[in-house]
Amino acid sequence: MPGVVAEAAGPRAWEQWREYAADPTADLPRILGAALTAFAEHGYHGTSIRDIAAAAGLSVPGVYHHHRSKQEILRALMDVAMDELLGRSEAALASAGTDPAARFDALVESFVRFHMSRRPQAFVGSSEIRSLEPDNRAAYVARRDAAQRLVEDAVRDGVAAGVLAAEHPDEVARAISSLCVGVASWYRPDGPLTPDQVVERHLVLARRIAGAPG
Amino acid sequence: MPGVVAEAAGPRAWEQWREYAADPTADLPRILGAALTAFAEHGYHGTSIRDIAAAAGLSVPGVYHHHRSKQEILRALMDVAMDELLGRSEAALASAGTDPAARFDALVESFVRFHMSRRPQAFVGSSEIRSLEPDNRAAYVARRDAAQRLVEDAVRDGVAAGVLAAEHPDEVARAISSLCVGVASWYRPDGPLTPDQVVERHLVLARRIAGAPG
Amino acid sequence: MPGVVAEAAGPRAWEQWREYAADPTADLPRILGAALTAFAEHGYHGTSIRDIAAAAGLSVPGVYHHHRSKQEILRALMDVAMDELLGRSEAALASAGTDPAARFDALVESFVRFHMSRRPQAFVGSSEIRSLEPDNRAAYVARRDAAQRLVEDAVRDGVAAGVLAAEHPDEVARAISSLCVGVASWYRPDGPLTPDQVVERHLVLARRIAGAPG
Amino acid sequence: MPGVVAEAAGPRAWEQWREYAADPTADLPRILGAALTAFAEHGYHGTSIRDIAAAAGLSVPGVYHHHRSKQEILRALMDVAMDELLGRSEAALASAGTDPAARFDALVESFVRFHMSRRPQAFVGSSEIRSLEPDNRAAYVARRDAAQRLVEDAVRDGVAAGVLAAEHPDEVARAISSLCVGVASWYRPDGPLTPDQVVERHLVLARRIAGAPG
DNA sequence: AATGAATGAGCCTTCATTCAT
DNA sequence: TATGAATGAAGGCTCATTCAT
Repeated sequence: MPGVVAEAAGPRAWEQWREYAADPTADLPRILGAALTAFAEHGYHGTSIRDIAAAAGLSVPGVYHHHRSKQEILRALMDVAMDELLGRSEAALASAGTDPAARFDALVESFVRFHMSRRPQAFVGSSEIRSLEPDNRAAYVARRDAAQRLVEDAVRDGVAAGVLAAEHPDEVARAISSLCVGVASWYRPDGPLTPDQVVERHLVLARRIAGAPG
Repeated sequence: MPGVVAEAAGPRAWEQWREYAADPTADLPRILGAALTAFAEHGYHGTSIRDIAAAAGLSVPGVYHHHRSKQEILRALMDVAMDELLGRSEAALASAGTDPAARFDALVESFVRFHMSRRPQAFVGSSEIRSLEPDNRAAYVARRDAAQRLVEDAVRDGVAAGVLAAEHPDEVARAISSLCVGVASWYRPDGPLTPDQVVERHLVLARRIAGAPG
Repeated sequence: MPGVVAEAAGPRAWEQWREYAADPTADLPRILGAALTAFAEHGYHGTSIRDIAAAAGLSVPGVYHHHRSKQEILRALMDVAMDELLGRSEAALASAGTDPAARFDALVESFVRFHMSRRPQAFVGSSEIRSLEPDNRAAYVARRDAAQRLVEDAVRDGVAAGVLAAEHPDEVARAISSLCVGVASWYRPDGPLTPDQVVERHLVLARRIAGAPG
Repeated sequence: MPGVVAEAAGPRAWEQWREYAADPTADLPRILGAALTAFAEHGYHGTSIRDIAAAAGLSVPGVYHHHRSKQEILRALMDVAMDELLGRSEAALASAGTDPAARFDALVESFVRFHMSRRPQAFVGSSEIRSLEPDNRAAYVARRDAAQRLVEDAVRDGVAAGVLAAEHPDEVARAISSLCVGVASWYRPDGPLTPDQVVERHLVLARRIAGAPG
């Protein structure tokens, strides 16, 4: 009964870091799923608790039974998304072993797949930082910076190992992040490219940016 | 008498497409400037007409004297920003003449400079599309797509001329756009890099992405 | 076996009408005690069932297990308080025998002691009459008027017996009641006066108001 | 045109401290009058802004146009009432000159008349102190204590001059206040006694309490 | 007895917008 | 042009109460 393990308390293990459900809200509780869709479509301030309740099939107090405030819903949503990005990306690095080139590729692949499969999370995660209250914002930004550091480290390690040739590694890391974030804004599951194709092509681009040979 | 033309009503001529005022709201009417800052900080739905009126030093009906509705303010703001991106970028292309490599570089430079100097406009322009009413949204998206087409054409022309070597030009164009858009999210005027340095380095990255030789 | 009688259901016998526990909620069931404190501090409408449940250490349905509604809690509370004022005062009159002067003194003492020792009850009893639903209100007001009649009778009997000299007995009775009610608003157990001193001094004042000789 | 003077800005002069309009809300702005009646009948927490708006013949935002919050309405109401009690009582003392007996009588008369004519204000003023937020409460209590000090001073001055014979002046002062406050709870304009009769009889009672000769 | 979950109604407050002056 | 006054609608949130467990 593997489901039991996955449903147990504690941080989820992302051994299958490449696998995503088709629906970005599939793994979320009803309310968070409804909120995610609404926040992505209308923004935090453009979404009312009534909207969320209706989409979740609950009454307004029903929503408050599970979450103390609208702000708390946003925080939970952004936390879960960041948990997943970090968790999958660390699993990707772990699965890549110690080879810097393999680690660089795994991290880029993880970022690209996340931004393809979690488009609403990515959009909300970048556009609603401003809607987090100061404490929540600080905590979230710290984790976002930690994610960016993963990319920086991968670039730097590749340069140190001679498999990458970036003159300005942090800048290159930012460019790669921008590339991945951008995927969330134009990729469509029903578009002409399969996810694997998108991954492959972005690996090419990312390696070029980072100055990989060939 | 070009000055007269520039000051007259109608589209502005962007001969000085590289030059930007330090303040992104400097060229905007008071109300639009106030709205831009507020929309960037709190979002369209998180900003009230009272907020805008207070920031502009007007009464609420004073705002309505100039704009028919809050939606109209957003539309005007996004239009002005897109006018400027397109205007400056076309001026950049014009100033580059007919050489495909020079045109590619000029366009990238224009995009990078715009996203460095017009960060609030860039943020609002990408995060508040959803807040435009259907007609306004359609018109805006058409112009945004036109901007994207400038990049695609530059890449394609470069490839046709043999100065670029992109296998999937549209994908490369998207990647370059993502790179430029990303600049708006991390660049700080008081950071370690001068605008000219940022331009230079992004030209390097963009050429790599597009498969320029060397 | 008077103790048995006192603990049995039905009206309590107040032989010890002078004795009060230090805590005004000591003799009340948990829920009524919690409600009393909350109603006195925040008012009936300013108190939620959740407040009462939390203060009583129960869940919300736990409260409903004991009382059918919030209104019922208020009614029970005001009834218990009025039971006590009437019960103790009748016991005081009984203990004073037939002498009109002794009966007047005993009644005043009973009122003063009640308002010293049952301050929250006194406050709620006078300020939340308006929060009783019509039927409950009518029943309560009838009993409050009965209490007032005790005072009027004591004054009138004293006048008839020649030990008091009030020209307008009902007015005097009201003045004496006001005096006693007032005690609840300023008396503090940790203040400079002992309860016995307060009683003594108010007996002096009440006798003066009623025109007792000396 | 004496009306002009009375309507001028600044504290009102209460030369006619004995004269009261029949309607206790007559001198209040619409909203405060509506709020007074509602607070007296249902309490602060039992009254909604909608209730006040409806009673004042306004919409809900119409109420907010004049007052920043419900709390602010309560504060304004209690301030105006305390202004009046203090203003009239000081005018009464001033009109009584320097004779301690006359000053005592004037103050008692002022208190009695206020509590007869401003019954809702008196009720709200004593039962809704708890509903004031901490700062407002502190300020109000300070002024209520100042009013009480007027009575204490009058008693003490009378004792010092030998026209009163109270052993415990502060206690007597409290008793007199209780008497006056009590008036607000039973007096009815359509009752058997005229205001002048009520004043006369309470002067008799107050003098007795304070140990005046005769 | 106690609890978690739920809800219709209502609360205070703010919104975008209008209009007489 | 600018303002004070006003409003229908809606916002986030809490209420008293119920019910299955």
